[in-house]
Amino acid sequence: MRRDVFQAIADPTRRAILTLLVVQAMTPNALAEHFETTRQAVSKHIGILTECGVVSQKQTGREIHYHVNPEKLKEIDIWLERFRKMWEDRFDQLDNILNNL
Amino acid sequence: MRRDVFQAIADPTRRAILTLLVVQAMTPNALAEHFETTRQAVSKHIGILTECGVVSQKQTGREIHYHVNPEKLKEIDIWLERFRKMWEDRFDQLDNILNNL
DNA sequence: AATATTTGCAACCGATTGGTTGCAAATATA
DNA sequence: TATATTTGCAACCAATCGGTTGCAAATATT
Repeated sequence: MRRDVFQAIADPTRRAILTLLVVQAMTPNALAEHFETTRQAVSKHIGILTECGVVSQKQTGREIHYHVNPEKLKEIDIWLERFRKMWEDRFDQLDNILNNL
Repeated sequence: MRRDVFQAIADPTRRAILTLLVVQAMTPNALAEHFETTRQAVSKHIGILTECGVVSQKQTGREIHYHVNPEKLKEIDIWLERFRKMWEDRFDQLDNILNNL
């Protein structure tokens, strides 16, 4: 199955889950309370995020706390690198224009 | 239709297209030569990239040259911001460990 | 004027997606 | 021990995705 970080963050619900998990680790039930969908739907999203290593789990009793793996998201940052050069160049150009005025 | 930058870069072929276009603007035909798929499939991808503003076009005669809009990709960079803090913290931690050895 | 090239658009197709409901397993609580 | 809570898994469903083929329109070329 084609499962990578880019596909993982393509879905807005999954991005929202990551935004919640970056603040603190949460259980699927706690996460589901923040969304309109069912717990199972949220669990599916967590499954996809886990599958490509963006989140990890830590079980304590019957509860499972999920937390973000920021290193995986760094992969996106690395891919963006070549484009970052471009928008920084454009900013420099704007800077030059402003200096000349 | 749910079309945003995150969904645009989810597909590996579209990422490859952007990687080609960042070097130089290209026509759909020229792009299609770099892939196994048909020109029409590539054109569909270009359509999606155009729809969410990641690429723009410049028509000269019957040829259309597509180029990257780096500002749109910056949106992803901005979203990554909150996580970047995390992996930088972890790097600092590793740095501390190495210094103590 | 006739022909070739470049492109976009529409129709169709199988696979995947994001969602649902139902249920079983494991752990906590009464 | 009986019951409640938390979770994962499987089956199913409509919508979307990435791909195809066919065709028409616009521009170059002969």
